[in-house]
Amino acid sequence: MSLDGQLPPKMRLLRAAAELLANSAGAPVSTRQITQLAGVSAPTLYHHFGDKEGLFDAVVAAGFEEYVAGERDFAPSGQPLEDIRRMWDNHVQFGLNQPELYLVMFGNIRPESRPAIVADAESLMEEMLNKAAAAGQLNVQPREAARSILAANVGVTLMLIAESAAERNLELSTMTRDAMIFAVSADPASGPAAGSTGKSSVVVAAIALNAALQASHSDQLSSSELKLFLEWLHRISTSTAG
Amino acid sequence: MSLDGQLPPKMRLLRAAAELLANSAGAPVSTRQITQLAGVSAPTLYHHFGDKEGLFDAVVAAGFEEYVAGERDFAPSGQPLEDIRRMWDNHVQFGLNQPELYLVMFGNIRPESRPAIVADAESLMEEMLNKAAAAGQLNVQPREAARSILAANVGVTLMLIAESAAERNLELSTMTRDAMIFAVSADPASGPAAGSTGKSSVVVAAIALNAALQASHSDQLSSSELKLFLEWLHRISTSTAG
DNA sequence: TAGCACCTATAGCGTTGCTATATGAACTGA
DNA sequence: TCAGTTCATATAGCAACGCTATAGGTGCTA
Repeated sequence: MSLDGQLPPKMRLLRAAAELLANSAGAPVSTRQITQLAGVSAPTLYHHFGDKEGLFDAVVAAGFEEYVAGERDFAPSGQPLEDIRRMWDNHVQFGLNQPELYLVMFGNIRPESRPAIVADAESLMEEMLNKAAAAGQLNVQPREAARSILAANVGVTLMLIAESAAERNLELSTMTRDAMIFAVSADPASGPAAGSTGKSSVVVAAIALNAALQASHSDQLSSSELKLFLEWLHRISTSTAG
Repeated sequence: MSLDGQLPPKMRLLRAAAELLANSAGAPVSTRQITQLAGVSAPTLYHHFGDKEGLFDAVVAAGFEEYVAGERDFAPSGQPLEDIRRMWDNHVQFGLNQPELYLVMFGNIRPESRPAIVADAESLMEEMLNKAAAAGQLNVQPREAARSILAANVGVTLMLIAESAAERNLELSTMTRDAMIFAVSADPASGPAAGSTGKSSVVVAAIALNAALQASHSDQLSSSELKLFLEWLHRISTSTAG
């Protein structure tokens, strides 16, 4: 009944909690279950993790590291928007593989408690979107794009988790994914003439330059000049009119 | 400490549970708290609702009726897609007004337990999208569109709930909303994208911005600001570094 | 009045998260 | 070598939890 006796109790507690959580099907997992499976007694848990929530936070943190590793693992394809697609799919797959863990991570967010993980996931995606922006492929600020895409990504994953595995239809994911990516991407189709609906080419170019400047460390301007320059650039790239 | 003594105990239990849930800030709400606030004793709860989850389900059902009422309340504008926008905004507002209830309804969904509510919300939106489809404004099947939009809607709402009310930026909602609606609509406006140059550097971006600025008449900067801005831009775009 | 549902209360069961206290092991410095 | 200190674990138990066995009170119909 107990996990491999040779690991340190802290590890055994982590693994026991993760295992029980993964198989709990939503039912609450008691500290007694965890400590029994780990082969330790109650106070050991509290010595290492403070309280039950501390242990669960640690489990979530471990799960998040796995998630991040998955998001970073593939090599950049050179096409940032294609990489965003892979990030999206990887996110969905992570949620479907570990639904309980995912629900704790993204489904139970409260204002005061846990947005750190979401913020990390956000900046992970923002990082990738910066490359797209630098390539002039972005229509909006990378941060806004990241938040929007991630929100939709979470929503889709939650909805897929809610469905029984039998009737799951991944087309919901790909369709929503492409819709979001298309929405934030600059469509350089018909040149600068198409000023009707989308952002103007000024805004697109400004966003691209902004991202490019952030990435490289150009020394053409002094730091004070650069500061003011970026401020103006921001003003241009956040304008809605063209 | 007890709620108005003249309502039947079942009602008082419902209200007490709803009130405690709304103010719990995520902390668990005990049956003892509920029964005490309702002014009844423990078995009464179980007589009327079976168990704690039954009571919470009833609270959620009441909340959902309120949600549905809000979704139906406004008169159809005659423009189905505009109505979808209002449904979206109403959904977000409901979530921000009653975050705890919303999290129970949409944030804690487990495969086997609770997709009924989501299914209802789905068909509510699908109903509206059917009108859009009938008017030839839809790009995809109404059901797929409804699922996709609702997923994004939930994701956005959860993300907004997770943020402290102070730093909430509703632009995330409108941006994602319009992206999703545009994606499913048969709008023949701005055409699809083609490939871009692929090159990305500060210089290329600066040149593009320069050209774009010359062509357009952006008023985001004053004339003196613009002059200096263009000078710096020139310095950057004529630099040899990439 | 009797009988019968319905609704509620008293009291208490087993389990939960957590802790006051104590014990053992490992290391430190003289 | 050994007292002193720190770390890690165990025994035992508390208050609060969800829930229920049982019984008493109410309002009906006859």
